[in-house]
Amino acid sequence: MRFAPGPSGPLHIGHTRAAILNDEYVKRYKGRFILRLEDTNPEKLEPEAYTMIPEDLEWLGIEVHESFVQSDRMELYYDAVRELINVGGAYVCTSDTEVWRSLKESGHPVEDRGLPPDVHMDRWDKMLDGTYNEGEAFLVIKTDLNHPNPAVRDFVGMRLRDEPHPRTGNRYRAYPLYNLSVAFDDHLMGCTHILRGKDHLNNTLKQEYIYDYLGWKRPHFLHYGLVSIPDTLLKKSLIAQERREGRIEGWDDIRLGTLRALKARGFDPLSLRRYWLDVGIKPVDINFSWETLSAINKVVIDDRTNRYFFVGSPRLLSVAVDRPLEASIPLHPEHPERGARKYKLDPINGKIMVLVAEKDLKEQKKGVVFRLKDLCNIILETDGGSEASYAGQDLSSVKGERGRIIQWCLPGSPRCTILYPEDNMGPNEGVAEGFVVEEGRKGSLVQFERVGFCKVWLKGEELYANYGHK
RNA sequence: GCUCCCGUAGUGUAGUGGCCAAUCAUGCUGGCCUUUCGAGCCGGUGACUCGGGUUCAAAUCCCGACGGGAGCACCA
Repeated sequence: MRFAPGPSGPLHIGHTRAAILNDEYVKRYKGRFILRLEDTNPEKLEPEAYTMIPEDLEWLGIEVHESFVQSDRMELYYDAVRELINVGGAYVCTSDTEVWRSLKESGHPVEDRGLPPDVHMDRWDKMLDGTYNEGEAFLVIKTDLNHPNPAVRDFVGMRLRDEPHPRTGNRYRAYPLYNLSVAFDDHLMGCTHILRGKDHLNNTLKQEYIYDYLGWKRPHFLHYGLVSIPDTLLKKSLIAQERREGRIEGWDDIRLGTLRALKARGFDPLSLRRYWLDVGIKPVDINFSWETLSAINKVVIDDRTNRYFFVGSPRLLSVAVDRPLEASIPLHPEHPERGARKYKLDPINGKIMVLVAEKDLKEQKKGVVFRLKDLCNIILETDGGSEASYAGQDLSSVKGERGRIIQWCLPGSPRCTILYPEDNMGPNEGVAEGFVVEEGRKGSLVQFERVGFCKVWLKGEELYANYGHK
């Protein structure tokens, strides 16, 4: 099996289906996973991608058994092209592209097509030695000009390009196009099964001509349905533009659909694997669902994720109280052994001060008992007001009311900014428990109760949280 | 325009002629429980695109219509 991305950026969520499904077959049938970087288009390459892609695969938990870079294999392609010309499977066209294209569209050959192989071999040599300039000649693979499917009629296999290649510079100028290099490599690398998206259905038809010309055994082709991914910056050109304009800092900006962004948001690669395994390899086109992925991820990460309070748009609330209050809140209720956040609040002038979310406070009515979670019950003096009084510890008295248990923080708690992949997904500015700073230092994943799972980090002394999901 | 692929609830998925008044997950929703409006448990919601045909019997096979997607590059 092979996974063959173009090194024009790091892997994004759209790549994960191919990568994971291929890996799953490899693991199930004890095959080999070949990574092949397809960089025969010097104009669209991102040098960083050559190292980012293997890193991304490793993060996904994929073992790469062998890896190749197409620009290392140019001589191999040249050899195969000669063979193709010899058996009459390819010709060098020196006409204008437009002419060639419109002729084949109507099912007619350009005159070059009927010339004998030695003429084309000679022209091929001229493509290599620089006699032809960029655009003056290109190699075409013969198929069937009367093929009812216009997408399958003669296709370009090699083109001239003088743009320097990030790896090979100006060493080569004849570059293979997708269908040619793929067919050669899939055979040369001994791929027995090609698992790829349905968008390659017509490419498969083209590539089969090459297999047949050279007498190669065709591999087994499998095509799964296309995935449409909503609401994520995937388009490379768009990303490039955003980066240029400084709105995106790196490849792990959480608004991106890159694996790095997913990692930065606290998604576990296991969740992606489960997701694609659930979807399977049907040829049906599907819509990618963040909801489902998040639901899967929640069960994967919840157990190991500590919980803290986050208070968005904090407002100071004073609680009249006649005794000191203590709170001991476990980091995870199902794992008391991990420890707890302990607080002791001594009243000053008969009151203690806490920060609560503006949104939570507004919803509270005068005289109705509600609770500061794990601390005490309170009653507001006025609707949504900032004065309250202590109302005991009896949990049962807050039952049945909606929104009756709210999170709180001590005054002076560190400010925390939550970053979202999209705007208006929740509270941005607020405060978090002081303990979160230490989590931020470690870059931990935490759950802010009633907000969501976030990966927290420090920028200098400032606390930031990358929002993952509910 | 031509060609190909696909069509089960909002989103995915199981289903390959009878066990399907259609599975599971997710979403939404009601309840129980619970110091998260979380998790868990219980319940509800909601689908075989339509029309013909074959058959004793069709979500499953055939034909047509309709709908969605992809390809027809000197991108991959």
